[in-house]
Amino acid sequence: MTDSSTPEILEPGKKSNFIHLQIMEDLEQGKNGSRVHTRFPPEPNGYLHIGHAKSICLNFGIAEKFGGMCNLRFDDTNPAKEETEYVDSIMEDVRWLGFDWEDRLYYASDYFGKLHEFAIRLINEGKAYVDDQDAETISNQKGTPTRPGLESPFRNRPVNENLDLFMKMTNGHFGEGDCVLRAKIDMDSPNMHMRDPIIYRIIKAHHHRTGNKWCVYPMYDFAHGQSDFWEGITHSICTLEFEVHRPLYNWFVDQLQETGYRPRQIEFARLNLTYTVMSKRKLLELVKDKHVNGWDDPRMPTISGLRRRGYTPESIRNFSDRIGVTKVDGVIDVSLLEYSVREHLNKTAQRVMGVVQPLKVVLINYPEGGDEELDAINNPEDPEMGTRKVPFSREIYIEQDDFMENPPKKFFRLSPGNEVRLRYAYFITCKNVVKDENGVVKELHCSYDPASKGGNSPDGRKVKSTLHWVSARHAVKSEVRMYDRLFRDENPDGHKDVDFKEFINPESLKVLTGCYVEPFVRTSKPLDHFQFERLGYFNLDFDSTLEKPVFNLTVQLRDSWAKEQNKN
RNA sequence: UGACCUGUGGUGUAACUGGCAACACGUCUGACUCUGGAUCAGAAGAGUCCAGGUUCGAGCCCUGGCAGGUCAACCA
Repeated sequence: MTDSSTPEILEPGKKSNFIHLQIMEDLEQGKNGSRVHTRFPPEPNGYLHIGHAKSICLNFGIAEKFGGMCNLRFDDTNPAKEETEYVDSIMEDVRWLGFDWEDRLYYASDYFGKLHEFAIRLINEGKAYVDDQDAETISNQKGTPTRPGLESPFRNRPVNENLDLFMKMTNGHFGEGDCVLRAKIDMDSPNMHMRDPIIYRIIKAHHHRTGNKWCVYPMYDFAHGQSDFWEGITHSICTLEFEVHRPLYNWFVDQLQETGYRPRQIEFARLNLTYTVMSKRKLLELVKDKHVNGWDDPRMPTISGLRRRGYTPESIRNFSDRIGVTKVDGVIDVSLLEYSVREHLNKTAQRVMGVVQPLKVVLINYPEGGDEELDAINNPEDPEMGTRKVPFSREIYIEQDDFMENPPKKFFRLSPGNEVRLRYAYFITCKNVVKDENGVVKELHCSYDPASKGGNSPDGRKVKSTLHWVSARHAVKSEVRMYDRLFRDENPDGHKDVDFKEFINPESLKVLTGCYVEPFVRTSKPLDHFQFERLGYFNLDFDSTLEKPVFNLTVQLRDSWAKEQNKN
């Protein structure tokens, strides 16, 4: 690797991080034949979340950047927790994000045979032994981080006896918990993970791939480095909490092969986002206790949740680039994620008019029973998306928020006597406010200026505000699900002694059923993105029916008027 | 009171082998606008955890502190 090739490796526009720099160093030194091979290794025990997306983008991104490869490997060494359902969803999510592992799909369970042979080799070399003690005893003997451990009475068992016992473990002769296989390393090590770690335990459960073939299963530490080694991984990237495992990772690889090729473990900080939780355990809890409607609830930080919410793969990848990769444990502001979708959807989303909280407006001087079609721009950011026709008639709906009977100073929208524009349509003036017996505004009677058709008056008259609207007779009645953050606290699991569920936002979902959207949406299919003008980005949910579309709020448009209001 | 890791505007990331702390989000102005969106122009906001030291010069190097995180599942 010469210096002159560096600029090609570092794509312009894409930030470099400390891992890229380390890889470049390895390349320059010719390590591992100057190859780059990474892997994304999820355990199939839950759905992927935005934190995994960071790891996916990192690992596949590195392969792309350095002309290497990235494997998908399921770390399925614990049959008690893993299921095929999760395997399928993980593959779907990685693909949806836009990454391709090609023919390199692996499972740690592919290596159960080799791992078992390796364990036997270690026993033969006097580097592993069967321990008959129970979990609690072993744990106590391990000592504490500040106190050295005690050697097991079984530590110096003869090789033959260990071999015999391990075979009996393997053959199902023992029950769960009767004994374990341990690596013989160093009970005095200041690193807890080096104090004769357990490498095989007995689990009599059905494995999603190997069925009942095995009743002993390797531990993470005994499987991960070896799997990396056998796949030819050069850079094994994982999160910070595995930092202290690294010496053990290296120890096993050293036992496999003394010299030559070595995978290298590099750790980075996992993603934390404000106003959400990220641990699988907590997400599972939210699902099981029905605080949300499943793993793909649009309020969940899961990939499937974000997808259903209306996030795009591009926006998640851009977000991932923007947040960078370091070893600093921090919390990213969700507003950065929201910015990323807005940025993408602003450029790509079909505009449409939809009224979420309708207020009826009757245009008193518009011909009764008449209607017409007006031209509307599909996306002002992208002229190639063209125009569409929007039906207009005497009775329309506008947004309740767009009318105030007694407006404050800077309220530019509709109020008695005030003239505003209906987008792509006409100027209208509010003439009369019709109320019900309780004094609640029921409908507005307005006049329209026929000369202002299309949205401009020939006399050059200006109005301060443009409202979205939808023709009552032509509108598609819809359900709109308005989402807010799932938690009221910025850091829900950052409080000692307070359960994160205490901070759940009771108003994180508001279902609005009497919404009206222009007929254009009839042609759409689930996951299609729209901008409801002046409101935000929405996408069609799977729950939609032909009679009743259902939209999810992805994210609102920035709203400086609302912000102004909140100040007061 | 052990090992390992981390400390740069409100948040996240930069700063080549030491050379005036940069960028993005957010915040705040203003311009423009048939989305109070987008866009454009601009502003405020850190002297880099602390204390010493080396140096003409330190966020980068050295010493000593302080703070936070991880590790004591037969989880990954």
